[in-house]
Formats: sequence, C-alpha cells, structure tokens
Amino acid sequence: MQNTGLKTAAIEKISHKEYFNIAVSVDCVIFGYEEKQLKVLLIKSDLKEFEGLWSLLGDLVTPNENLDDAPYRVLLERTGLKDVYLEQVHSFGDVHRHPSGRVVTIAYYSLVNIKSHKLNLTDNELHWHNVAELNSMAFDHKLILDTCLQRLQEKVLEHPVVFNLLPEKFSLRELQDLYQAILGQELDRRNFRKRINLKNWLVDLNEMEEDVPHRPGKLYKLKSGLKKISTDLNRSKPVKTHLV
Amino acid sequence: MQNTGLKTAAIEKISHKEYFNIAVSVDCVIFGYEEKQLKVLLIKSDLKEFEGLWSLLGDLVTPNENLDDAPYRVLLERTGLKDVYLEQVHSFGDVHRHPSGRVVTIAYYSLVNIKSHKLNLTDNELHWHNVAELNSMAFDHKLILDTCLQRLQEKVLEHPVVFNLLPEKFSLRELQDLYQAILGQELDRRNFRKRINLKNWLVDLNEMEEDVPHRPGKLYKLKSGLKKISTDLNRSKPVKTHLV
DNA sequence: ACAAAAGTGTTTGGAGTACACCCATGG
DNA sequence: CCATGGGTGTACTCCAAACACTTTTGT
Repeated sequence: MQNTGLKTAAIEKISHKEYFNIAVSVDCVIFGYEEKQLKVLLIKSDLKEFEGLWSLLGDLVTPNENLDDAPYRVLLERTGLKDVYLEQVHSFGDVHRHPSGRVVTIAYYSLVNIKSHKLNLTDNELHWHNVAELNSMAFDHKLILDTCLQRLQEKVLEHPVVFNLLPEKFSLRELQDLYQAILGQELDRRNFRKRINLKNWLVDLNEMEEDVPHRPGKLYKLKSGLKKISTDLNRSKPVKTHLV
Repeated sequence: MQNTGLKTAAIEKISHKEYFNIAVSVDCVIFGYEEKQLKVLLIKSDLKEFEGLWSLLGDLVTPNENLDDAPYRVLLERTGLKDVYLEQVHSFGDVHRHPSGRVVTIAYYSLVNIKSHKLNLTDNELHWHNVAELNSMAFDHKLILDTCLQRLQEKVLEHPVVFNLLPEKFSLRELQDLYQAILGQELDRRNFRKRINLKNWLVDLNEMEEDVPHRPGKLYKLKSGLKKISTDLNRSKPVKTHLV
C-alpha cells in the first residue's frame, strides 16, 4: 500500500494533544421516594466557591472506565447499591460551569429505594432533599436536576420504572401517590387505576395491606419479566407513529 | 472565616490534574432529504484504521468554546450553514471507541436543506449517503447514527422540525414522502392529512405546484411563529400525563 | 383516453376524562 | 358512628385506523 495521505491514530493523537485538556465527569441525580415526596440525594459542596450549597453526586471519569460505568461506580461508592436503574440524560459543557477548570459533565438519573440503603449515609454530608423544595444548588446542578426530572416525568408515563422506588409489595394508592409526587399533580383515582390496569404491569398478590388505620388495600407487585432495572437503549418496539 | 476543610477550586484542579486527560468531541449526524430519501452527510475517514469507511462530521471541543457551540461550528465549517436545527442526543464514551486515545463524544443531529448548501462540499471528501443503505461506519458512528435517527423519529411525531429539510413551499405529498422516509414506513394519505391538519402547523399559500406531470397539488408553508430552528430545551408546555 | 396523483368522508374501536356512590376497617 | 381511604362504572369526546371514489392535469 502506498502513502495514501491517511494518518495513523498515533500520529493524530500527537497532533491533537493540546486538546486532551478537558475533564469529563458524570453527575447522578439519585431519586428516592419517602413520605409521599420525591427526594434527591445530595452532598454538601466541598468547594469554597459553593460553600453552603448542595450538589449532585458526581465524579470525574477515570481514563480507563467506560463512560456509562462511571455513574454505577458513583452510586456504588456513595450508596453501596448495585443494580440500580440508571439512564443517561444530557451533557452540560459550558466553559465556565465549573470553577476548577473545563469540565464537561454527563448527567444521569437513577431510581433507588431509600429504605434499602439507609446504612451508608450516616457519616458523610449526604442528605435526601425534597425535590419540590430545592432552589439553588452548586454549579449548574439545579439545571441538571430539572432536566433529569423532566426526563423522568416523560419516562414514567410509558415505562415501568417507578417500581425501583417502591418496596416489592405496594398498594395502588402508594403507586398513585408516587406518580403524583413525580408528576407534581393530582390524579383521578378511578382513571389512574384503569390506566395502570391497561398497562398490564402488575400482579395481584391476593394480599392486603396491614396496620393501616382504614380499610386495607390489595397488594401488588411488578410482573416478572418487566425488568425494573435497565438502561436507556432498550427500545425493541418500532416507533408508534399515530400517523399510519 | 476559619479553615472549614473546604478546598478552593484551584486546589482541587491541582489534585485532579491527572484526570484532565480525556478529549471531548462532538459528532454531528447531519440529516438531509432528497429524492424521497433521508440522507446523512459523511466524510471519508482520514484514519488508517478506518480506511475506506465513512464517518460523521465531528471535531474536538476546544478549551474555550461551550459544548453546545461546538456542533454549530462544525456545521458552519463543513457546510457553511448557520442557524441550522440542532439537537443534542447522547454521549458515547467507551474506553476504546477511538483509536487515538480516550475520546468521549457527544452526538447531535441536525436537519439541513440539501439544496441550500450545494456549494461547499465539492472539494472535500464529503458525500450525502442514503441512511437506509448504510451499513458499517468508522468508530462507533453507526451506533451514533442509529441513536440519532431513533430520536429524530420520535421528535417528528410531535414537533414541527422536518420543515428544516424542505424548501419554503411544499405540497402535502412532499411532506408525506418526507415523513415516510424518516419513519421508514408508508402512511395513509387521508389519515396523514387529517393529522397534519389537526397539528395546525401549516399555512395554505393558495398556490399550486407547477411543472408536475399530473394534477398539481396545493402549496403550503410552515406557519410563522412556529420557529423551525430551535434547540432542545424548549418545552414550555407541562407534561401531558394521560393520567389525570 | 389514459396515467398519475390530488383531494375528500365515514365508520369503527380504543383510550382519555369527568364524575359519585357504597364498602371495609380502625378508632 | 365516624373518619379514612378502597373499590368500582358510565357517558362523552377525541383520535387512530381502515378504507374507495371522484377530480384535475399533462401527455
């Protein structure tokens, strides 16, 4: 083969080395649910510039880990949880978004059951915040949170993901409360039940709630086969056009 | 104020400098439309590793440009077009996705009218490819293309974006052909027209097609106020729940 | 006259929405 | 018996889908 004018990757790397000067991070919007409120797990910023403000859990991507593995690592390190639901949402890369230097961050949200990891967050400066009450945050993290919440709101309408926030067994009332917390609006009970029924996501356990101060409701669980945990790129169905 | 244990950004930068070792690029899936086929603008790979394969138009993000500005720059440099429609889609960052080193790329798609920039692509190795006929590409660009196409397919169902691919004036037949090319399926003419009518996107120009070898159709244009060009984060309406 | 596409309407089914009453349990 | 939520059905409207004939123009 002659000299074709093509360059090898090795040569290209040399010619571009001044560009390898941007850090890449991931930020995780870790959603939880408790007492009828959607929560997000935050940490007190350790940067002087943002003293007193809260920030998302994130970390720089290390040179030898895949981008999509980084948020799993962050989750594991911070909450001890594996097999969480994670979805990549959006990248944020304004020049001055981070005071330490040029950091492009890729935002993910995850859904975790608060009860299942009460343990790991006693010592550090981690706290669950009510999403509805959050105002300013460190960096551009409020924007990231809003973007992820919006994505979650769209997601839950069509996909059975909220079950990652609930215990194994739950009543329809609990499920409805959760949807209301995520969507930020009240839903009609009868229509909600019809709609959930149509989705065919649930199995009736033939068990009842206990220790409730009123008539107990039936308990359900997510139908097996509808994997709770999954990543983003799993559209197997064709596009629903509504245009055919 | 005492020493609070907080670090300044400058100090943090020093402690993390070994991480500023990943390059960030953007890759643009530039869609066009011609002869009833959805096209994508590609360039012959200049890397020996991918000799003979085609790749998306992309570039490294420079240290002093905002992430979302980078794809505009790429578009401008490659096609001479400003004010194109651009949407950020997804980030790809597997460790070995790029032979030159660690490169995390953020994928965007854009919609351009092929006719409006015929000029700039004579010299270089740029060509419009039929999306439906593309198989292997350089890097992970086939995956990126597929992801962007999927996003485009979802987008066009609800948002008036396809008009960026059409001339100012068009017939409903042309519009339907375009939707069919994007969605990869045939649509019923009567239902399609009803649906488009419901969307209320178009203005009837009271003009007719000319020089067609059959009965001419009426011409329409996009209603003004429905800006053709826009970026991603412009959801003003609340979530449509279908659950209230 | 023929070819090619424009233009148009009806019927059916499914799903969203609004809405009100009785039931079961704990206190 | 009261409070609290559980559980249910109907009527209406809107939209998607399937489907066929007549009209207009160029050749």
